[in-house]
Amino acid sequence: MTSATVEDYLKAIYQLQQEAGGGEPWPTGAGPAVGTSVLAERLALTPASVSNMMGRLAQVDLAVYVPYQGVYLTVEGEQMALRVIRRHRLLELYLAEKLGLSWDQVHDEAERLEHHISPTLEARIAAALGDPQVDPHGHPIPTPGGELAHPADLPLARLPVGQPASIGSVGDGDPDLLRYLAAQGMYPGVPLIVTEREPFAGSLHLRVGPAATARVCTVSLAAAERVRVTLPAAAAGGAAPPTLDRAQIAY
Amino acid sequence: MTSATVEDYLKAIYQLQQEAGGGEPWPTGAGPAVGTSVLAERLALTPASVSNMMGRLAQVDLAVYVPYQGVYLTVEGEQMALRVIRRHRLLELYLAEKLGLSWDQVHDEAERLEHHISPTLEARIAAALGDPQVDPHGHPIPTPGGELAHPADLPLARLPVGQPASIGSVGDGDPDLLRYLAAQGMYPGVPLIVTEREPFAGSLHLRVGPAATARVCTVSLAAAERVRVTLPAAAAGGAAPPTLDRAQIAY
DNA sequence: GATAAAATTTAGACAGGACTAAATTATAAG
DNA sequence: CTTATAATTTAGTCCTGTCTAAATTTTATC
Repeated sequence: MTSATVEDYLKAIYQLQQEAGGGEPWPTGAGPAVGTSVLAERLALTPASVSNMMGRLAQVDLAVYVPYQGVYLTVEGEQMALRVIRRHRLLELYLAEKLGLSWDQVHDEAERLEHHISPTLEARIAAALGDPQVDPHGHPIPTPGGELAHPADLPLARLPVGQPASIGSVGDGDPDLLRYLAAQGMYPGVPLIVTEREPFAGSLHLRVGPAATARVCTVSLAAAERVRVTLPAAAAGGAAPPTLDRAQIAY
Repeated sequence: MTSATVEDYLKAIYQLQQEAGGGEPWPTGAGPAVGTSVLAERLALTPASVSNMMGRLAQVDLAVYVPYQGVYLTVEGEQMALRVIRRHRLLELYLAEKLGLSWDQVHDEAERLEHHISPTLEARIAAALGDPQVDPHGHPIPTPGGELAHPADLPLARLPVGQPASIGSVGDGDPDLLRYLAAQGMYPGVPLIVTEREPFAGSLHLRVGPAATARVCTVSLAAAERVRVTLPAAAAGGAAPPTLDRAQIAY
């Protein structure tokens, strides 16, 4: 019982678990449980459909499901989710780097192809890219063994004024946002500083790019929520964020 | 109503129509009709399932279906089949040439991916390959407009003894056959001559390769049925077979 | 031309996945 | 601690695509 549909559910559960990351681990230590509604919204399905699938995932031990409480992935379910995410991100990078798709096009394409490439092809793609660490949006690529780096980053929206940082990753789901960011020169790896924060949750004023050639620009708080930044390699314990060789990517 | 399943049916109907090519055009001029059983066998389904789908294809005008007689594709159905075949063959060539899959691996991979690539990606792949004419097995690739070359070839099994010819294409569905042919140096474009034909439908003895470096080998009649050869550009009217730039394909 | 054999279609069932509407459980407010 | 509301699940339906078994039509044979 493995289908494109099931893979989509597993991926969504995994990602929602990560996003709700801070929460208490719940029953066993597998991360916080995710609720039916939020999952339904993410997958653009009705809660009833999701509820139905939860039962089936639990039956085949891909998830643990407590009715009315939520689901979380079993080890097996998480591994499967990570394999799908690995294929997704490898495909995104491949499509951008080798076939010249722009970074706002690769997500949708990868979203379909991720369910249909063989392990052999996955390996060839990874090899052709030199076993890359991150995708075009700056997201880390799980290893073949299912290890995923967790960069120590924060939303640009919460970056203090005057604190130097650089863009770690950007949300990959919204092509309009990606085109907008590209137009501002805001790619993963680019340094920036928040120069001003408009009161009452207004826009952020930024200086984007290396100090010598920095441009000023303004982004809405909504956009700033979807851009994650990393602080310069400081004393903090978090692993240094993986870097992206952006040489031949068309934004 | 377009799904991977429907695309598979259309492709199979198209190919069976082509294979039964000689037959009389049937009702309108759209080619011979294909029967339920042969289609069922090709798709590895039961005749009942096929019969059911035939009705649905007819309802949406992708095929003309006369119960107990067979089906043939409408213009719309044929266009759709050719688009799928184009994607399939482009993918096969891309996987072989750019990702180093061997020619016995590309068919299965393309069989799945052909249903999931966007028109944009299809175009990028074609461009990356320089708008190629044939796939790694020597089969012509339909144009974006749905035109398909029909090389004037014949099965190796029917090539007269002593008649010089060269390999035009080989069946792509059987990995074992492809590995065997590769081991014999039998790729599209390679010249050969039948030196002897064992009596009672036995094996064929061949000289394979350019005269200077020809190797002798023996192939079963079963294999020889699945290899198509073209005669040297003679006076005959048929269009010259498309050629394959085999430079960087791993057999 | 009647009849046996082969091909094909219908009928009925099932699994995967999704939806709506109705029932149920949790949660929050008083 | 009771009740209204929100979240969730169940019940029932539908569509796609497949199957088996039974009925039907063609085709081939005598």
